Amino acid sequence: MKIDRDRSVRLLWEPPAEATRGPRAALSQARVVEAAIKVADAEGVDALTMRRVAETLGNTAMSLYRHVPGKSELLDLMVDAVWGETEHTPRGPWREGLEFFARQMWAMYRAHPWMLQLTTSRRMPGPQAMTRQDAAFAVVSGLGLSAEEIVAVVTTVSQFVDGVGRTMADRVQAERETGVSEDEWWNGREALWRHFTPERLPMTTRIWHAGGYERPLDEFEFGLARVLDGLRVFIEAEERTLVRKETCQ
Amino acid sequence: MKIDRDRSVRLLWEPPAEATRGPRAALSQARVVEAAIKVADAEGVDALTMRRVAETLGNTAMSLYRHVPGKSELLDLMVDAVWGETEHTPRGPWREGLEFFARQMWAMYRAHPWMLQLTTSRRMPGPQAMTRQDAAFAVVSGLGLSAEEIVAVVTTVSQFVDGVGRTMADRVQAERETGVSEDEWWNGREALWRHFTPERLPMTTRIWHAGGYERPLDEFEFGLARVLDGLRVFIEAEERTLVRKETCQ
DNA sequence: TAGAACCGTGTACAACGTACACCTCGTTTA
DNA sequence: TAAACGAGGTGTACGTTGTACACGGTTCTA
Repeated sequence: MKIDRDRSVRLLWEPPAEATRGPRAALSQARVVEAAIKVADAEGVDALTMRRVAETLGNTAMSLYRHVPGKSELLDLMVDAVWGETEHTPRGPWREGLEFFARQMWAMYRAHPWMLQLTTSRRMPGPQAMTRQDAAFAVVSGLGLSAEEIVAVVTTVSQFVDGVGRTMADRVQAERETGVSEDEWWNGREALWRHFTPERLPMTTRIWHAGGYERPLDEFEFGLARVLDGLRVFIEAEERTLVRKETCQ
Repeated sequence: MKIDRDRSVRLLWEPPAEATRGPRAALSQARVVEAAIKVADAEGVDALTMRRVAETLGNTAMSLYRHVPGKSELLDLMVDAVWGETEHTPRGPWREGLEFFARQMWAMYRAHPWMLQLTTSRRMPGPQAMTRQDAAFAVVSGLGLSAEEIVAVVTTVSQFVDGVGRTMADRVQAERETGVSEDEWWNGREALWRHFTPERLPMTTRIWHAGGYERPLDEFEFGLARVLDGLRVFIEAEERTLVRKETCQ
């Protein structure tokens, strides 16, 4: 299938035209996307094959191609549909707003971990994803930041959530594939621990014995607090006020 | 191929036993891993097939299986081999040490962007990766942090570099696949920009017109400074000293 | 010198996305 | 009202992937 990116744009940003002729369609783009999301939620992104999606709809693989140009475009549609599920109007001062933005994103990733395996740099941005980002920009406008800085601040938060989310998503996927929980799995790695000697890994073994791996801090909560603290230092910096010549709104 | 994780451990942590019988081997585990890394560097992770690796060595696909149990294990070996390429002894006070740690990681990801597509949660950690992490722990020891906090601080930095790196890796891969640079590609998305109207995306269009997308801030530099600032707030916090009962080292 | 251990090859299979030709409907037009 | 048309869904088939399996050649050990 040749990739026509402008068709992807139409697919995402323009409502699909309704057919005026032919038999009444049992399927529809929306139903295909919905079914695909269900498959991904329940069985992971590896199980997301055209045959599997079609099967859950009671159809054959090729029937999907009447409603979706190809798998890549189906993924585009799935991603944007999920972005549309969450509220995206953070309120309040910048810190609370960004925190809300991050927590919503986090909740979404927890519900649909496969999203992180699909969001790559050139996936076509859809209206839902863009609206969400726009709302985040609004939260940090009015602080005297330049346009570039607004983008950088929001990107920093998004990228943080993506990072933590990816770790979480990998865990979820591994648990599903192996049927073994994270803790159980690592506990069963006796053959590995044997190599963790104080000579080879002095700090790691020390931390190990101090119980540093037993009750790890929540990665999301810890990291989010640090990132927001770091942004506060930047936003409230006095020197920055000098550079605020061409600010954005 | 059934997955035997304990065999993966031996593969990574114990030097391969030399054969005493049979014909002199043209291939070796090291040569296979080296060839695979070259393929991934030059052609990306998608081109990394057993057939392709074998081809660059002048052999058949199945010959690789004499030296590597399967593709998954080959990836394990590639990842750890690359971790071994860089110096991993950051020095100096904690901030400089963590910065060095982050910059080394960043340089490595720039040289081998495919690494980010292979590091998933249950990939078996190898000696090189662990040694590196151990050195990072050492950098933030002696600050009165608890064991959990040491782990959390290092994880925060690693995860930040992973996040920025992943964005960069996606870009590199997309540029290779399409043969079109990032800027060219987005500039050609006329059909997309048409939908970016002030009514739909007020902040985005405003930022756009203010030139916020023309000279974006360096994501790595901006983010790293913020993360380290955030960690400084945490490390130097006075209240934290009260909780420092069971510190590590 | 026989046999065991090891190296590399060729063939084959199951899954994947999807191109293609086809039949079956329902609507539109003459 | 009949013919033409366009759309929905199916079945078959192909190329690509990882890798199981059986085989033949090579070199050291008993």
